[in-house]
Amino acid sequence: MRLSTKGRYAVTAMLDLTLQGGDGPVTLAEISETQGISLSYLEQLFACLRGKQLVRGVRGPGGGYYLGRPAEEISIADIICAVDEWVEFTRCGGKRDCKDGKRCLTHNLWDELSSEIFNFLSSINLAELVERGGLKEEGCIREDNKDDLVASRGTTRAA
Amino acid sequence: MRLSTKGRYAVTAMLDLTLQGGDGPVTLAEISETQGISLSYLEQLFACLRGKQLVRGVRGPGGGYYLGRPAEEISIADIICAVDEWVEFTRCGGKRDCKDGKRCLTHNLWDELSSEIFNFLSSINLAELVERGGLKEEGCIREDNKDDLVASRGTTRAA
DNA sequence: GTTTAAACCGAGTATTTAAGTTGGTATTTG
DNA sequence: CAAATACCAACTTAAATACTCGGTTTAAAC
Repeated sequence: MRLSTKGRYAVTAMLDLTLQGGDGPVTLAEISETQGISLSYLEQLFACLRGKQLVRGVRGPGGGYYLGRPAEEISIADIICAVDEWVEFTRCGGKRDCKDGKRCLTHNLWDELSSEIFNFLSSINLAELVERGGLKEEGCIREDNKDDLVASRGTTRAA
Repeated sequence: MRLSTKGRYAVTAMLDLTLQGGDGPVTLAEISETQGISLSYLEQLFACLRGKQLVRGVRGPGGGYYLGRPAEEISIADIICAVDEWVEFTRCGGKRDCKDGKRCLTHNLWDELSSEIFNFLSSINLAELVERGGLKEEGCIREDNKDDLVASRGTTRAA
């Protein structure tokens, strides 16, 4: 699993599309403006998303993009997989080269973890995220606790 | 949250360290050999890990690395945060620019998701991962390496 | 006390990826 | 037709990744 800024752009754009959707198609120009992502880069991302049927484009004036299917049926993993290549990490692919065992075991563990992350992200869909998250915002001011939360939580499970 | 190959290398190396640990320190040369990661790159990663107290180095011949604290108290998020910079995605940081609301709402949603991913990865520690993951593989594990593993995961009857 | 195995350190580099740019073509609306 | 939009491909820049090189400590072993 890979979660880069590219994936973030894609998720952000899809969230934007979800929020604005319903009133007809949303143009990339709008998303570009709203989210501060360059239009051409969005085009590239949406080419990937369209390839995986996550969005549907409508050409011509008044055109734009719709979600490819209901927001309930689009998971975060779907989005990230569409734009971020899923690179296989294990080099032993299968059981060749696995003569020494230890290497392969570690690979297995990584795969296990990777699957869990994937399953987790698969369990979150756009609709849920919007519903849950939407409760919280009021005028955009969020407490700055997210920084501390994230920055230096030395021991995580100790407490 | 960011989950790149760099983080994967770090997690893989830490898993290796967990698996081999107990018999004294593990050298980077061994990890390099076992996992196929260049020694100098490992040094860089371990400089980060050491900075966050996740590992403890012992110099001189017979030296190497120990886990900085028990495997139960090291989460995957700890490892990834140590090596991957946590870049703040929102550009509105605070309340400036957030006049139009929509942009900021999407940012909030992203933050929400990001926190969830972080919490999820915080909930998985090295010890658990080794215990759970060990059950699955068969054929990749070698007799002579199995001893401490078998001890820690109970039985090897899966095969 | 010399040698040696290791951690530690910092600068440099090649490759890849991300992100944006440019300059289009294809479709559809009006 | 003109305009707005998706669509497309090649190029460019900037940054991150992954690695290299050449060291310096430190401490154990001889």
